Amino acid sequence: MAWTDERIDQLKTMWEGGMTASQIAVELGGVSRNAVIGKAHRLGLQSRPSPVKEKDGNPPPKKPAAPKKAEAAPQPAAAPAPRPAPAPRPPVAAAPAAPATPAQPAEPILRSIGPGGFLRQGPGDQQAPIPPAPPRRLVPAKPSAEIAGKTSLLDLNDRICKWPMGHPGEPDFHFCGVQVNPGFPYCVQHCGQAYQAQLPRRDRRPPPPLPFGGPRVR
DNA sequence: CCCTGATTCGC
DNA sequence: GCGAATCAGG
Repeated sequence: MAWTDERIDQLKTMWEGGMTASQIAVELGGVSRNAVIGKAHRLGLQSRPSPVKEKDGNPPPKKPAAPKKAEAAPQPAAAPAPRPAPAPRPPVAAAPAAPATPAQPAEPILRSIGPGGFLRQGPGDQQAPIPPAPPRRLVPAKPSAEIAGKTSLLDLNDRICKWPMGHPGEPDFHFCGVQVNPGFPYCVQHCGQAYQAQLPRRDRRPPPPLPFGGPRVR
């Protein structure tokens, strides 16, 4: 199974959405959990909350994870080149609000939404103080006429919302298809979900659905 | 044992 | 670039 743009996009969405590699592998189909992880790393996606985590207050002793395979002939007195970088977590800056109509959208800071509707935080992103609930008014995204039906992945392009609706592989699976919020992969409405700022509970009505339609119910 | 992600390395 | 094998850890 090849990694098409679409599959990669789904991988990203799911990975950032908090799905485990196994789940993603199942959803995508045709790939193993390892393939998903490997691809995710190659894509630059990196280290979400993983079971193997650093201990707090205890500097992580860097040790090679799995140097078990055929080891190259070691130089007798070769100084062991230290592992370059332990991959410092890029701290995820708090997103004050999703710009409804960004004049020039900079790097969109992605705050993925966890299963419970909470906003994910990186492990090093402890400073939880919720950003002041910004007045956020979303313009209702109206479907354009041409996507009155369904937007298949064949219809995807740079200008339409790639928010997945339903589950891949199902007959009714399609994409949002509304014109995108310029600079983002999603329409204004879905940007509001993808880049949603933390709001006080009382202001959070419906639990935001996961981008890919939520965990598969089997 | 199950699960998780991380890493390596032959292909 | 890909992913199986293998690792460390919960």
